[in-house]
Amino acid sequence: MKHLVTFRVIEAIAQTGSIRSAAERLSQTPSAVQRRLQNYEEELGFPIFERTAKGVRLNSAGELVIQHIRETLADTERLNSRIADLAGMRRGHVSVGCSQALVPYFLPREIAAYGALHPNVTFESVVIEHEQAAELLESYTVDVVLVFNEKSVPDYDVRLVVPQRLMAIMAVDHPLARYDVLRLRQCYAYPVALPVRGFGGRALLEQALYGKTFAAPPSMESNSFEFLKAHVAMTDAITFQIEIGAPDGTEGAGIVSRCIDPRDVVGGMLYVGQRRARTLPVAASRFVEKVSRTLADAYGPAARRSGPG
Amino acid sequence: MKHLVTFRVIEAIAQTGSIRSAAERLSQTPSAVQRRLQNYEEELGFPIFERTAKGVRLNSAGELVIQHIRETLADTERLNSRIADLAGMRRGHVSVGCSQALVPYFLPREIAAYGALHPNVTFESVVIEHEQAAELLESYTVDVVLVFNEKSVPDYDVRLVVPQRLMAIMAVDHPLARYDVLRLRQCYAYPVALPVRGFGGRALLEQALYGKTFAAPPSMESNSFEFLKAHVAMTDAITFQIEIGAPDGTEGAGIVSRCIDPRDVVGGMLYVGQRRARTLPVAASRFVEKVSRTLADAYGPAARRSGPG
DNA sequence: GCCAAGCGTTGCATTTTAGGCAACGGAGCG
DNA sequence: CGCTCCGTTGCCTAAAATGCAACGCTTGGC
Repeated sequence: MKHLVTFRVIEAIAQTGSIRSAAERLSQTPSAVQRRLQNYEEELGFPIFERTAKGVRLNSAGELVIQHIRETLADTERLNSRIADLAGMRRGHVSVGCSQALVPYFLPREIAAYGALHPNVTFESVVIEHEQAAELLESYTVDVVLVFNEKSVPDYDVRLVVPQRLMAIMAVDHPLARYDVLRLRQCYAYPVALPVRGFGGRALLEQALYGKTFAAPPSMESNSFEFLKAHVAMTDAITFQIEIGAPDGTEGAGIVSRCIDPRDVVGGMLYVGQRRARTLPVAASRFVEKVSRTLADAYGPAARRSGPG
Repeated sequence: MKHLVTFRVIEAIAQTGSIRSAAERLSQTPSAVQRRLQNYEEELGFPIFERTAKGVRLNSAGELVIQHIRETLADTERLNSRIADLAGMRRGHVSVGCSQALVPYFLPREIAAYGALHPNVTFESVVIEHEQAAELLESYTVDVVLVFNEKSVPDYDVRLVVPQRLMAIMAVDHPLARYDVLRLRQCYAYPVALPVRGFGGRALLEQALYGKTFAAPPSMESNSFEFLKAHVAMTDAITFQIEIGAPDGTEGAGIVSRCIDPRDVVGGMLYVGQRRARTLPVAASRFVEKVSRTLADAYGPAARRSGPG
């Protein structure tokens, strides 16, 4: 969109923190970028960046401007999306921020299903921690978040909440694999391999183990769930994951998952959320609806909201 | 703002209904306007006007676009206003839609008081009927409405409601002028001069007179309250007005106003309102706050809401 | 204390874009 | 049938945007 180039330029400057690097990102010369900024500041009547030796930084007026720019860009995308929808083209782009647990099974499945119906919709997924969710929504970096959160109240518009139990994951020939439900104490008879702090299941587990006599330090820590799965497949160690991220037996990697007795762990919640007071582009909105339906069917809604189109 | 010229052009086309007249309003040639439109449609990928023999008309995509354009223009104004506010300049423009009764005394007084504090704020006032209020707010034609409404529930965001009694207006030497409170029956002993239907007081009165034996057709009707005032000053006729529009004795035009007994008329309500889900520019928002304070002090709030900034 | 590196900024030449002018083709109307 | 008003387009000129090269400045390392 031609009339938005200045906005795109200013956003690039704000993000990179310097005119030259913004120019590089935009494949332009510094002078072109600098002039766009200068012209805009002149029109506005105020400078929006303060110039430092190392680059530029938004001043308080600039904070207002960048917010307006992001709103405008998002609104424009929404307009395009609605018009495409009107013409039956079902186009658009959806940017999803999600917890790590959604990555291996759930999200790719959902996206694949949606993409099969609407091939012209493009996707982008970034793994985030739940503390970042509100911020990324606020800055329009992502349209939707799907995050696991063990306790706090989200600071964004929650469209769906579903409960999540904790699962133990182990090799298919593991002695505990013959039980359907496991007590935590049983698991801790074996070495445990845990995700690092920040991963969804970890916080649940620490909460549950607080004060338990059988609690022991993990024999293995990793920030890669792929690695943990491979590890437990080859040893008698046990790792944990919330149910949506646990292997469902369809992958044949020699591992199985078993539910932890609800008496041992209070489950956390999986949140589907979007920016407060934002009307999503059609593609994103439909995607959220589809995901919400899947989640509600699978886990039963703890709370639900029917938002505006 | 340079990057909004296309939007302004499109809005002009939409309003005038033809490219040539839009061009004339914008002091440009038809070809320039036509090219802007064409380029925008090309960028968008869809035509937004259907071409007819007499001009152009928005199609359904165009309806979405024009809505987006109006939102964007309003948002831009809000941004400018906030930045001016940040710089302590307190600039801006406020467009007020109000009922006729507000015109002679209340609104000019409020605007004058506000303008004395903030000389760089410009104003625009249009007299409207309450049925138009929601529509004018919706299309961003006015920022604020101050309307009298005898019954229905407003279809916009109400920031303040105050009750309004009905007043009788007569010459200062009228026989009834010696009473402080009048019964309707007393007034109808004299000829009555009424505003036309649509004016605030008229509907109240008709409601009150329904089924009354002393009801008589008005001896005079006019859509000019100025005329009615002059008329009653020179005859023994009586006219009516809600209290905010009634002369308060400061103007010395030989007329006085007396309250109608509340047993005879159910009072209507004066509404202060703005567009749903809109954050007003700073100047408009402050003006609304000031007006609301004045109204609440004068008539006591029937209901009140403290809106966001 | 100086010098190299990186920053924002500016004069100048070039390219790209927008605008005015005049003319064309088509639809409605008497 | 002809007149009028509409949107549209080719052509030319004016204006805006961009790239290039160079300037002045601050910072950080030697």
